[in-house]
Parts: sequence; C-alpha cells; structure tokens
Amino acid sequence: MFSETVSSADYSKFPVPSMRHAAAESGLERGSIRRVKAKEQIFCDGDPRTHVFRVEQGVITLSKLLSDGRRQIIDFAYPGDYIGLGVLPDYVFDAQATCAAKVRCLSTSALEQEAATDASLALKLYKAVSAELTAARSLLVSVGQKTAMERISAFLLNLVARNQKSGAEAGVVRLPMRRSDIGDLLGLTIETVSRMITKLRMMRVIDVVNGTEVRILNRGRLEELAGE
Amino acid sequence: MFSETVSSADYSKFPVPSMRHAAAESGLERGSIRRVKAKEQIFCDGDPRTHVFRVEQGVITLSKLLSDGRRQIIDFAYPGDYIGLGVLPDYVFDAQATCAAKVRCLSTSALEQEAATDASLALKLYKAVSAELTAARSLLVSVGQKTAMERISAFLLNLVARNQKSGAEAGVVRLPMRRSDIGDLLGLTIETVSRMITKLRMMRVIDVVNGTEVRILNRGRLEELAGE
DNA sequence: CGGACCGTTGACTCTTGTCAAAGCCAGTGG
DNA sequence: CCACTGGCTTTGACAAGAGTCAACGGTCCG
Repeated sequence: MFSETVSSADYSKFPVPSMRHAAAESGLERGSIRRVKAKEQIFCDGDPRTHVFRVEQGVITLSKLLSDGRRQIIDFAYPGDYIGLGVLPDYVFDAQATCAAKVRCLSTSALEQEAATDASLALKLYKAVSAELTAARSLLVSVGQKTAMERISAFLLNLVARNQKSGAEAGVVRLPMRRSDIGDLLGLTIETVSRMITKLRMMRVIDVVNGTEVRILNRGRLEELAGE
Repeated sequence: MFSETVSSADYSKFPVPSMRHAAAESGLERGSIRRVKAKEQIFCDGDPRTHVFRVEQGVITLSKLLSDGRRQIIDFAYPGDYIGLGVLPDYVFDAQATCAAKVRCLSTSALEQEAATDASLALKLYKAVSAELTAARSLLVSVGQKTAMERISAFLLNLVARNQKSGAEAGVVRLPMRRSDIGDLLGLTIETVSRMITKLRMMRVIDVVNGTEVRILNRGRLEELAGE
C-alpha cells in the first residue's frame, strides 16, 4: 500500500528559492512549487516541521495513524488551504496526496521570522488556523454525535459547499478520495460508507456515476438527513 | 435545567475598562474580571462575538448543541485558556461554567485593532489557536477511532497532564464535570462512561473517591488501555 | 489474459445505546 | 434532627446500529 511512499526526508529537496520578486510577494506567496504523485507522502507525523505547504492543485489527505493501523483523517486540504501551520517543532500528522497534486513550499523558519515583525502576516496565519479549527470542530460534532447516515449526508453537503466555491457544476461533487478515506474521516468502515451511499441512491437523494461523481438530486432531503 | 442561565446579552454588562496601567499590559492582560456561577452560561452559539475571555479560575465547558438536543463538548477550558478566539463575527458554540469560575473579558474589537499593528500579539493569538487546534484534532482521533475504554483512559491521562501543570498532587485528578459532560465530550452515553469507570476500578487501575476524585493506581496500564 | 485494487452486498457478531429501576448525596423545610 | 426531594450516578436487561468476515464484481493496467 505504501510502496509509492517517498522517504520523509525527500521534501527537503525543495528549498525555498531566493526572493526574486520579493517586493511584490508576501510571505505566503513565495516558495517553489512541488509536484506530488497520487499517494505520495508529503511529510510524516514526527518529521521536523521544516516547511508549510499551500495546496495549489489536487487534494491532500491529512491523517493521524494509531500504532495498530487505525487511521483518523483530520482533514482534506483543497487548493488554497495551508498544511503544516502550528507552533510545534514537528509535524503532528501525515500528509499524503489522494491524487496528483501541486503544493507550494514555504520555509517554516522564514515564515516565522517574517511573522515576528509583520502583523498582517501573523494575522493571516491566525485566520488560517482559526478556519482549520472551525472545520475540525465541525467534524468532531459529526463524528461524536451523528449516525452513519447523518455523517455521510453532512460530508456530502460539506463537499458541495467547497466545490461551489471553485466553480464546479452546481449539485455535482467529485469524490477524489476512496471509500476508505471517507470512512477514516467519519469514523466509519468502508462497508458502512458504501451501504449509506447505496441507501441514498435508493432513496433517490443522490446519483452516483463511476463511483466517483455524486449528483445531488434532492438537496433539501439531504440536509434533513444531515441532522442540522 | 437552564433556570440559572443568564440571557445571552448579559455579558455586555462587563465592558473592558479604560486602560489604567496600559503601558505595562499587553492586549491579552487587560480586561475586567467577571465572576460566573456554576452552570451559568457565558455566551451562546450565534451571539455576536463581542468579547474574548481568558479563564482565571474554574472550568468552562465549550459545546455545540444539535437541534434535537444532542450535544458535543468541544473542549474544557482551564485557567489560562482563551475562549472565543477566531475570525467569525458570531460565537460558534456555547460556553458554560461547570463550577463557579472567573473569566477576564477582552473586547474583541480592541483586540483585533491592536493585533493589526502588534505582530507579537497577533502571534500569541496564532499560537493560542494552534494549541486549540491540536487539542481538537487529538480529541477527534479518540472519538473517531477509539473504543469506549480507550477514550475514557485517554481522557483521564489528558486530565492528569493538565493538572500536573497546575501543581496538584501527582496521580490524582479532580473531575469538576459531570458524567454527562464526559459522555458528551467523548461521544458516549453517561451509562457507558459510568460502566467504563467502574471497570477501571474493578481492574485496580484507578480509585474513585466521592465520584469526583480519581486516583491513578496503575499509570502504565492506563496508558496501554488508552491505545497509544 | 490475469492480477491487484477497490467497491458492493450479505450474514452474522458485538459494542454501545436505550430503557428502567434503584442508590447515593446534598440541600431544604418541617 | 430527620424525612423529603431532586439531581446525579450506578447497575441491569434488552435492542439496535455499526463492525467483522467473506464472497463477488468491476475496472485498470501490465
């Protein structure tokens, strides 16, 4: 499963380049682009936190692994999202591309140095992390309180909202992740995820094409099913 | 149950006072102290986010309520923790005191204004929110992946770690919250919480006095049970 | 063509939730 | 001083939602 995984040191091969057009760029715009292949690991839990990444293309899975193999996905990072923000010296989760992707690499030390004197940059970091916190807590509510059906429904609505922003066809969601990823995000098994999706299809609430594209047929019903 | 609850507007009666010794104080030190009684609501989900609070004494429960009454506790805020940080115009959860408590009230607008020019303050906010994010994700891993026994064990160890810092007797934890609070934090029912605590007592891993004070008898075993 | 991977479906199990009753403790009022 | 009340916890019996195990099918790719 991890045969394509790249050693955790690999991302150090993508240093932040010298500031060629620095004057025009804030600390969050600089940085070289790194291409990652599907299933390639960007960094691992426990690695020194040398870079912060900004997703430019693709979807990145952020996850935490327990020693016995259980996995909790903490978030899916979409284009525009930042990965690896925080105050700890090491990364505290794994980051892996679900599909071919591009990320911008920002040196942690340079970022922190700049933020120490640039209040607007520091505030941007504050806002980015606050948004992550809101998302994490919302997921926590789902996982802690909702039934399998409610979690799947809420998850789909969440994806719709994200995709809307990136201007996709209304009411159609691409699922770039596998069933096991959805399960590990929502605290369910792949079988349960599959069954709930089948049930939603049977209820004519959604339609699924190729297993990866979901068309919302009855948004109102889906919202009811998502349990507020 | 909510007979002692204070109307959501009440905290506006505690404005930030004029800066009497401003030169010596950063934006996070200023602010009047507000006393809250046990079970008193500090603010509600949806109220305008007029203040950020710093817990000075007691324990504050942060929770999110679903329309049908299910409740997810997002965090317990201990002395030194900040409540209500973020970028949204309204509060996105309820804050309620589990026991008599004191909080310092900081005006949101003043804080934001100051942070816009003071990078070190903005960085402090960034760090505070980052810590909350780490805690939220750690809880998410518990709730999403762990069994009831593992969640309870991890929860107790978490409390031990927090209390250690505030210099309590080693290996003894006070539980200022009720079983229903623990259940709503961990995504379990009160019955399950009670059963697991009983089981831990039977296994001689912990001892419980008065239902509110837990003595850790076998920390190693408890760590094993917490599932990494 | 064959294998690997992923998703779906079915039968069965089990952990946890639900419902109900009893115990415990603190505060109150006679 | 003590019985009463209400809130919280504990315990038990039972139910159900989700997990486990297993088999099958589809798709991609060498």
